[in-house]
Parts: sequence; C-alpha cells; structure tokens
Amino acid sequence: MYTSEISLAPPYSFERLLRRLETHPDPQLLVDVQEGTLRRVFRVGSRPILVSLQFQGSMEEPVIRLRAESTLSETEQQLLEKTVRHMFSADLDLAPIYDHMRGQQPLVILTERFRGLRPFLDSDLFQCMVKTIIGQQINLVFAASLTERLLELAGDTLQDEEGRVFMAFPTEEAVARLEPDDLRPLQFSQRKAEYIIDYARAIVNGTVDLDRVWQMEDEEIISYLTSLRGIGRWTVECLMMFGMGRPDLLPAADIGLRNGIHMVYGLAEKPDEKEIRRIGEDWAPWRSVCSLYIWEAVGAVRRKEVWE
DNA sequence: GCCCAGGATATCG
DNA sequence: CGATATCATGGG
Repeated sequence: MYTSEISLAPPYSFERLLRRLETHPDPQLLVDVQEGTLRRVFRVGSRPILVSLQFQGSMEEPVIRLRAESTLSETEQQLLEKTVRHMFSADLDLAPIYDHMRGQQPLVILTERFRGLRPFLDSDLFQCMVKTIIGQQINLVFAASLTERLLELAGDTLQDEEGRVFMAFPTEEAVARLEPDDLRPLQFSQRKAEYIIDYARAIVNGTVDLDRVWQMEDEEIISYLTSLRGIGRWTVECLMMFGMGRPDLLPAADIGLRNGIHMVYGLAEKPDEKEIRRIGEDWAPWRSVCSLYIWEAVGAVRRKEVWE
C-alpha cells in the first residue's frame, strides 16, 4: 500500500465536482459521497492499480489523500501523483479567470454559484479521445453506458478487499484488436465502432503519436487529428479541454453549450455556431473555464438546482 | 410517433 | 460551396 497527500490550489470545491458527476457519470469512478471518496483504476506504466482519492481540507485549503492498494516504486509514485494533479487541475489559478468573467454580466452569477469548480480531466489522451468519440451527438447517459460496455468488453478487471469490482480503461492494443462486429451488439453504431477502432489502430501502428501533441499549438493539434476519419473539430477541442487542460477552447458546435449560452445570456433564440464563437471572443484567453461553467449551468438545471 | 441528446460524414444540388 | 440525410438509442 502507498499513501500520500496532494495539495491543490485554492479554491477547490469538491462538492461542486460531486454535483457535476451526478449529471456527468464516469463509469470508471466509484463515488462515495458520504466518505468524500473517488475510487478508480489507474494505469501506472502499464500496471493497473486501484486508487482511492479522499477529499480533505476545505475550499480554501484543499487536500486529496491518495491511497493505492499496491506498493509503488518511486517512479510509479511520481507518475501517479502527476496524473492525479493533472486530473484535478491542481495548479490552475482561478483568480484571474474569475476576474475576467466578472467583467461580463451574464457570467457573474456563474462565478458565484460554481466557485471552486475546476476542469476534471481525463487521466490520459487515449481514453479521453475514445470517450469523446463515443459522446458525439448522443446524450451523456447513453454515452456513459456505451463506455461502460466497452470497459466490460475490453478492459481489465480488479477487485478491492471488499470484493467490489473495478474496470480499467482498455489499452490501445485491446481496442485495436476489436472489430466493429464486436461493438455492434453493445449498441455502438457501425460508424462509431469504426471510428474508435481505426483510431486505436492508428495509435498502435504509430500513424498518430499522441505524445507529440503536447508540444503543438491548438490549431496544429486540430489539423493533425482531424485528418482521422470520425474526428472533427469538436472532438479535438474536447480532447484539448478535457484531456490536456488547455485553457482557451470553445467547442462551438456543442449542443449543450448552445443551450447553455441561450439560457445564461437570455437570448431570444438558440445561437448558431458562428454566434457562439462571436460571444466567446469576450471569454478569451479563458474560454475553457467559461465553457465549463456554461455547461454546468445546464447541468444545474437538469439536476433541478435552483436557477433564475 | 416525434424531437432532442456535449457530431461527423457522405452525398447531393 | 451550403443544405440534408444518416447513424443508434433512450427519455420527454
């Protein structure tokens, strides 16, 4: 066993993260609201390890207590800690973003209501891309259930000491070995099955090198990855936002974002993509967190949190 | 039955 | 070039 404490930049609202997870289910996460704990499997190197992350401290002094159910080498400890810090946007400074948002009337209430909410990122780019492709055009609940079925089909299974079952996200190789006919019974569309498998094969055979994108500008990444069939601009924007934690993305084609801006800005009609990009210009260079908060306004309504 | 969900593509005119 | 049909499924 290995434990450590990870300090995050304040403010961090664990409560807001938990609320968000209600409407954005992640089949890899076992959430225990009572304990304030998230449990899931991480691949450290290639080894799947069960980890529990417990929220401690407070909004202004946030700490996560990490507990791995295996002994870890020093390298593995550092790798795991780095991944967790990445997932929780541990080093993101929200203060200048809130200052910027407070300059725009419709966003003020969001900074108050969702104070301390940070991007909750995927642990790696491969699974972020697969989950984003799965999420194209369908609702979040259906997307989560497709992802869960993919985990059951091709992921590795672990059990904790209480006998609870955890599934690790399938490796690139495991997805690359699938055929569309394996995914069709899981209710993937034929095309979506092809997109995901083709993508995994491109990673495995080296046609695409995800490690390279960290050195690229946003627009470079978009042109690099949209060359793959089934991966459009929206998908890469989501990858940069939820996989890489890039600060200035606006997935303007997103239906949820359109609905959210419609609501938050009190517009007469639903804005189109061009209108979204126009409104979003005022959010630069922090369009990612602004988008997240707009989405969260939609989530709050869906969860029947008070809204006016 | 119809429309919408955190889209992308093929195929029109 | 822009507009349109197609894809799968579940919920309202």
